[in-house]
Amino acid sequence: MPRQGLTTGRVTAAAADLADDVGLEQVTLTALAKHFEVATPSLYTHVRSQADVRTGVALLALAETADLVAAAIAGVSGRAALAALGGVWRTYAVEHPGRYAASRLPLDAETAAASAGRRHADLSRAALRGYRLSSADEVHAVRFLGATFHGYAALDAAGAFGHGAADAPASDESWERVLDGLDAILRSWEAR
Amino acid sequence: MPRQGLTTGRVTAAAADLADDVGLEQVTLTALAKHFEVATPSLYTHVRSQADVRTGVALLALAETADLVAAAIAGVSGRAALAALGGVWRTYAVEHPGRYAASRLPLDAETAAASAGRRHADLSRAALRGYRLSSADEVHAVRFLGATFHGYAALDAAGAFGHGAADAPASDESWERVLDGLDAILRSWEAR
DNA sequence: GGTTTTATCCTAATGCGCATAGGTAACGGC
DNA sequence: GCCGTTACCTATGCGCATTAGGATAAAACC
Repeated sequence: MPRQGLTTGRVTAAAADLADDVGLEQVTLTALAKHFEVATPSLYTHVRSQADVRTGVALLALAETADLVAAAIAGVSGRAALAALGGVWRTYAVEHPGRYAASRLPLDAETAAASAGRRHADLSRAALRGYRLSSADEVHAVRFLGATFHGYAALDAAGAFGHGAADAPASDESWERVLDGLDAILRSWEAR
Repeated sequence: MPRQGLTTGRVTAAAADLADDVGLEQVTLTALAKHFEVATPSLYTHVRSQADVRTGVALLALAETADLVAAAIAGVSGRAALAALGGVWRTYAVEHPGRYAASRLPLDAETAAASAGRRHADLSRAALRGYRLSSADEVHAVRFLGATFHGYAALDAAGAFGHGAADAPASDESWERVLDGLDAILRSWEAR
């Protein structure tokens, strides 16, 4: 029987697509093997373990989002830059829920060092450049934005904004208010 | 052989403790059964499934945190109320990581309706009472705070704040700045 | 206090998924 | 066309969730 031409990259990519389809938890080696019409143990030539696959998806997601952020924040500053940065995450979490979930997994120190995590930190700082913050404030601001954007995406994904009254304002409306608020804070920090 | 006197509540409580110890993912029915010195299938008299146990831990965590929030925000307002509300979540996420993780699980509509989720929404609004916001702004503010507090707890737990330079400011410092920022925003909304 | 009822806990068994070990044959270099 | 490499195979074992059906401890009743 002919070989399938599997590679680590193809397996990881398929795992990412599957995660977006059925959820990260449901990404099993068995399902991946079925997708490639291959016996389950055959995958072990290309990946070390199930956890290894998940880590691979996480690294893929971090790299993809870093590219998206880089493109989104190019040429904009201030509130527009915040909207661009936050919009990437909010959109990505909706369109690629499995990849997004993977990107939130804790990575061990060396994996994190080899990931696009550092690039994300740099990009976030770049997005804030227009506010002319002190370098200490920049760190606080990056954490603030990261917390708010990721928290928002998580709550939205968990449906926490839909549990309330039927006449509650739409999530989009709150999102704009959040961006307004963050922009106001950072502008006030600029003046210090 | 004597019976163990298991109940749904005792199983759920043990699951919560175990989750805090070894992580929510590692809470298996087998491990719980071992803890009670009982055969695994015996648990099915008290819980419907593994997912049911997790949901039970989530409901427990939501109820516990609602009590903590109620106690923390009693008699305070403004920035102090924000610190109280956020502090509950940040502390809880560190001291009870398994329960906290469970509290972030998506719940189906009827389970959510029976949970302390509604109480949390009411408590959050109560914490904001001092800002005298319009009712629409109150919803936006609750979402803003929820996103930021939970995002912060998640990033902190994932170690995202420790990956950077060794001389980076401590997380506590950023936390105070976040509270300052949120307080400033809400005070500005008050004036509208 | 003995009998009936209830339901807690048991053993047995199935199925799925991860993972390791060791064999076989397809491919790439020469 | 031969040879070495390795992608993929079958066989196997383990852990966990879950179902089915039986035994007995405990409670309920007279």
